[in-house]
Amino acid sequence: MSEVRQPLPANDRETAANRDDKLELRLWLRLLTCSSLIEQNVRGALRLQFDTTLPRFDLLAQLDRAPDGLTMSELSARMMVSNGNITGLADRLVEEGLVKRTPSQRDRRSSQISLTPAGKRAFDAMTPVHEGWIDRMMAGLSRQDMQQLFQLLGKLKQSVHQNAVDADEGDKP
Amino acid sequence: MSEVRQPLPANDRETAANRDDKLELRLWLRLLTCSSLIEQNVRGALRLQFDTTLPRFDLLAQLDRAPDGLTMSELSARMMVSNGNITGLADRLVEEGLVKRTPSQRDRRSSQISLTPAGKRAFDAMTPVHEGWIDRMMAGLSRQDMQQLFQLLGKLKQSVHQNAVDADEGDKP
DNA sequence: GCAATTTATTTTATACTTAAAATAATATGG
DNA sequence: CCATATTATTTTAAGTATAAAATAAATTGC
Repeated sequence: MSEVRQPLPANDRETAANRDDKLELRLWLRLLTCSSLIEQNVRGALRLQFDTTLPRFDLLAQLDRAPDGLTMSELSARMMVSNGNITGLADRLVEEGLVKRTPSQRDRRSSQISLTPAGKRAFDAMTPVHEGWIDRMMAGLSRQDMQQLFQLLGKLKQSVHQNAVDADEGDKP
Repeated sequence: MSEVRQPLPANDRETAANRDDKLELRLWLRLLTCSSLIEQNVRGALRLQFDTTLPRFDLLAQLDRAPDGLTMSELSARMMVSNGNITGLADRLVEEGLVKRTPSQRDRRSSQISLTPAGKRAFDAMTPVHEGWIDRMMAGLSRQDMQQLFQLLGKLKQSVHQNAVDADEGDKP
């Protein structure tokens, strides 16, 4: 009796939530599912192929796009993680020799973080492979799907920015 | 000179990446941005209003939808986190009295995790407020936008499932 | 039956993450 | 000038996360 592998109904967040829930909530759960799926795939692949982690790769990627380097705060903002988080991450990458700190001349509190040659080499080796993973995972979408999705996510992003409960709520007089 | 608060160009992952990058990559970065934005908002709001965390809320939500409870493995699959992660989370929630473990009769290795009355009460208090946050963040999307986005994300999810590099790669003879 | 495998969970070690407090340097208003 | 506020970063403590190894219980093939 030759077994045929079934696609399985995917036992994720959306399994339980459903019909009775509001569209907004289902949309959020599906968005989170997609994001987690891709993230975990990239994470696993980075570990297997390059013995590194997603946060490290992400930090290198940010620096690669900023020739003059970035401050800790800029990194924190772009990677959307806490300030203190960057401290530890940068420390580890400095230890590994992929990144260096250059104290700022004008402000002794801050420093520019930038790629070392070794860091640049490491990133250049990873990025085309990384791009291949992403392309592959999105292979089921047409060009038009991607454009539409991109545009709708842009709208969502703007909506979240405008309507979020972000810290300073009652600011107006 | 009265200052007018500018919307700011949003200094996130997409700031640096852009024009020259492939659509697939930009799409992934924007997806991650949206996901992180919403996640951090919910996380912050949960802490402020209910003094709890997103993983805890998520676990309670999973259990709320499963009247008979779930096993550790089921929770792990649905929440898309590692097996060992659930152990610690469940431990803490048991300590807090929101969740209980019921040893399985048929399989002494496993147990059903389910909400205690206190857990149910806590979740019921949180969920409508939580839903409000989500609704609010998506207020900038029309009904049609949401439906289209939901549908496209479904397509993406399927594509990732089919094309991911998930562990058992070379399986076919 | 029972050895070998699979499955469910926990444990361990390490890394990541956050919020909040601490430190330190810069900017600002009298 | 100098007290006050702001800004940049680090430190701390607790929680969240992973992979891999360890345990332990079921299942399977013979």
